[in-house]
Amino acid sequence: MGLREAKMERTRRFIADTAFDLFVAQGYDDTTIEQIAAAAEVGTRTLYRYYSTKEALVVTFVENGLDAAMDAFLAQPDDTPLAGALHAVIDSVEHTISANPARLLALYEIFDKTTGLRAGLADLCWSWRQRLAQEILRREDGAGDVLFAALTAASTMNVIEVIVQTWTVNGGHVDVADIVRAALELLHSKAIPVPLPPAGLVGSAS
Amino acid sequence: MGLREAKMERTRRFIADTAFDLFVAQGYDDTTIEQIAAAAEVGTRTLYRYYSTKEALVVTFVENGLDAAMDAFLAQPDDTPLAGALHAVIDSVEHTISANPARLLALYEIFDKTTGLRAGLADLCWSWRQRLAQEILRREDGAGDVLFAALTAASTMNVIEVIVQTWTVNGGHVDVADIVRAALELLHSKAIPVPLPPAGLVGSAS
DNA sequence: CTGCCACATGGCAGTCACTGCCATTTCACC
DNA sequence: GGTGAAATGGCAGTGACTGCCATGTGGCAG
Repeated sequence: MGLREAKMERTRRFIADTAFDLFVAQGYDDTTIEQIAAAAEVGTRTLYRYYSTKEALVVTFVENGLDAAMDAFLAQPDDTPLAGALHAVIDSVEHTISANPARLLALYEIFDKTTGLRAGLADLCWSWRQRLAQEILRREDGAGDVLFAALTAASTMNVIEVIVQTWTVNGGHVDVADIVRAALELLHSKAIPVPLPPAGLVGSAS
Repeated sequence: MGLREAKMERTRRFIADTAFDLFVAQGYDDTTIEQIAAAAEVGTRTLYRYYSTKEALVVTFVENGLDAAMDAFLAQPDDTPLAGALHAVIDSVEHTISANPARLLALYEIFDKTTGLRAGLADLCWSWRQRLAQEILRREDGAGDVLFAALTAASTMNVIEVIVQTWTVNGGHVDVADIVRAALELLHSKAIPVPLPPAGLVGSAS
């Protein structure tokens, strides 16, 4: 990597970190792009070349975690059982949480106090889910069911969201591993109800 | 209902419909609030009193559908099995789709062409899911598990999203009922994998 | 070492979503 | 018909974001 790219990578990180600190200190809405740019010692125009949106300055942190999770999934050979490959994803998330709990809590406090930011977060999760569904479908090599892939990806994304949310709501005082175990056991025990008509007609026809 | 409220309700509807038509005709981004306000024969300031956001002008249609689904759930007595009550939700969604397929397709074309809108949609789904989780928890009357409620609500929301997405992706040419049946059968058959460690350690300890 | 070129930077003007404030209009009720 | 509350709409202002262009800087060839 050239000196040039390295420097850009550094400023990129610096901008996000600076913005993060400002958001924590004085809130997201009350922090202008100009302030961030000034604090990060760049012009606003340059800032926008690194992060195309104010939202992106916050979302990027979650994005990094999700990217890592996706990498963990892709690192599994295609012939490993799907359940195992998905576990690698959850494992990655668990690792990300434990790696820097304080930062994650601060991050989610920002999200919590700024309703407008939730949209960006939700969208990120949505995109990630779409990508996971695609990768699952690729593993099955065309033979797979689109519906199956979509539901599996969605289910996995849910577990992640529920884990992170439960952990953050408890202020990070609960062991992540415990939450993960509880959630997975709940899913594995088939205790989650499926919407079914009262008479239980599904599956009887056709 | 007074004459006043009736008129406001009419303009409210008219504004959204006008905006919808403009979005379809010339795209979301290329339509300004001023244009919408002019076409709907109101001042921009008034328009913002009806819809606090440009996004809201589109999202409101989905919101109406989800509200109906929530009402269908709440209409079920608390002593009906949860699976049955959740089926009422899916049933409501199915009904909403069949009620006006063309409009739904046009709506999702707007969403599709405007990446920035997905965020608002994702956020709406997120809020709805939160609310459903709360209601599920209320049904269990405090005795319920928070994790259980969250996962069940998320799973239900997934089914809805996957159904609608599958239907729209196929251009509405597939029977909604078929998709619903396929998705529910897939879930009911327990074919959706749960992320598990390779050795299957979950549940052995404790 | 030096000049060259591609590219990163930053300033400036402009657009547009959105908001607070205030004058005006409208209508339900007396 | 008058009156008060509520709806309306205009206006000025803020801040996110963009296109354009001038400037500066680092990597590379000579």
